[in-house]
Amino acid sequence: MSEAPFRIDALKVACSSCNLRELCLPVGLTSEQLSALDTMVSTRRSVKRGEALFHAGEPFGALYAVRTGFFKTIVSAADGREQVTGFQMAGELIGLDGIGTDQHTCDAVALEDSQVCMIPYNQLESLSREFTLLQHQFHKIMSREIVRDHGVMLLLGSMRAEERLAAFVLNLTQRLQARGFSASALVLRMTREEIGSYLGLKLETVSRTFSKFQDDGLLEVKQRDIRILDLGALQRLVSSVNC
Amino acid sequence: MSEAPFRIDALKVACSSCNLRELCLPVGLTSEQLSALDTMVSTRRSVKRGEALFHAGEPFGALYAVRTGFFKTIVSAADGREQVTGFQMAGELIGLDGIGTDQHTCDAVALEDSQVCMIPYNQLESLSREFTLLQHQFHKIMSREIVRDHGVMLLLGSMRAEERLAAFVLNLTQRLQARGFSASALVLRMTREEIGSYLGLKLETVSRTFSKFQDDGLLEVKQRDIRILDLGALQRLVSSVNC
DNA sequence: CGTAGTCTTGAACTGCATCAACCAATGTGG
DNA sequence: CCACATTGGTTGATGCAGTTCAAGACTACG
Repeated sequence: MSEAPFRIDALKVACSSCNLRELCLPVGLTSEQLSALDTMVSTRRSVKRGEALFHAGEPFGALYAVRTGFFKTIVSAADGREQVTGFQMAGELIGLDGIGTDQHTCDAVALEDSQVCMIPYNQLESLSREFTLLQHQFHKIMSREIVRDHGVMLLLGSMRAEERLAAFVLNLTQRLQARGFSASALVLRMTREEIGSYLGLKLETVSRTFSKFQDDGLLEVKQRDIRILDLGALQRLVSSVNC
Repeated sequence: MSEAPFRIDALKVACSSCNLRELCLPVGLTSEQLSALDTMVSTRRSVKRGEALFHAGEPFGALYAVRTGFFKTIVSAADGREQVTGFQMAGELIGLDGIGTDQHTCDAVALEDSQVCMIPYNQLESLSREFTLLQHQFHKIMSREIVRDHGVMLLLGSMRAEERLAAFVLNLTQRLQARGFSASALVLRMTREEIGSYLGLKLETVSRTFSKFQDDGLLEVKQRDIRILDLGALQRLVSSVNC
């Protein structure tokens, strides 16, 4: 590929013809409203693996919808410690954290070569004053992010390593399944260290727990290729600790 | 007091004359916009200590702004484990989690006798289509909640017990200070167990860590009365682990 | 083909949980 | 107003889940 990171693609972007529109911001919009969205979401950006879409501290101006690829978001403490706060795949929005202070508060880094659609934020605000449905959908997306975060808090605050990893794998497969991928096999886009950071574990613990799941016949693990062998057992791990 | 829990107070509520308006939803609104808010936020509700403002699973219809008192929000896992996801004080909004699915996803429980202002959600949406500033302020509040949650993830995922508790105390005092209270003394509204749940620790660890802070001269701890003796040391604990 | 990044596995350590006893404060009923 | 119960908090002893340190294996990519 000859693309530079951050290249702004010339080709016309159109929510109205995007196969992700039922997973993304335009859910439920009329075709008239969709074409209004099309004029707003007019630029697409390519981000190479390892490159950042934005960094904490940079001025906030737009949200980004993942079109292809995979991202992580990380927050950093003053002393340099990092925490992965989420992984984003096609149809998911990145950058909501920036609205509150007009500055991004996390880094968003591509885990593989990716494309995002840029959604200029003040245009989104004015368009959502016109379209009730767009406004409501946007609010729902923010609310769901809050609910997701609360779920992660529950995970970090009160689950053991096996439960955390099982919950993680199940969450990934559910989201992949919603995008038409297999429910029983997946390829991890992130390292053990990134999984560990997200789950509040060290990479060795993640690795060991994967190995244990394999020994117990729950998963087949070959590096980043995961196959689910016993879905029920994984689900039981998540929803019932010691009973 | 002869109030029943959930009493809907007859007295007129008015954002325009509320001393919390610079901390709450109405930040930055013109007086004309404020009086429009007044008609929307027309009911106030009293919640007694230990009572829930709402429960997970109940239909979502309104947000609540804390007027007086103190709340916790908790999410529950299928197996009954609970996680405190936040503590809310005067001027803070409760219920944002319900927008995404039209159902509350957590319980909100008063930690002392409290009053909240009810903000009917569809009225908030329509009013924020009229008033750009209100719309933007609302978005900021949601975004800041997301950023706060990410901070808690960092805390839960990568801090040690002492750092967590120091961060917690500092956060509380900052918020209390913004409301005109002392920067160096506070009264905890929650039990050690609730603090522990929020911080991903057991109550004994919270208690022990308070005792250690007292032994080390950082805090004076008398049950729920806390006095900060060495602010700098607390801040150093939070922002630098081992350096 | 070699080097760097990633992953796995073992062995020893440790921070926090668990279990348990006790103490202090507050509330209740006789 | 006092005996008793209840709730919340402290502290000690012990155990263990997950970390840390370390070595080696696998994979990808120039």
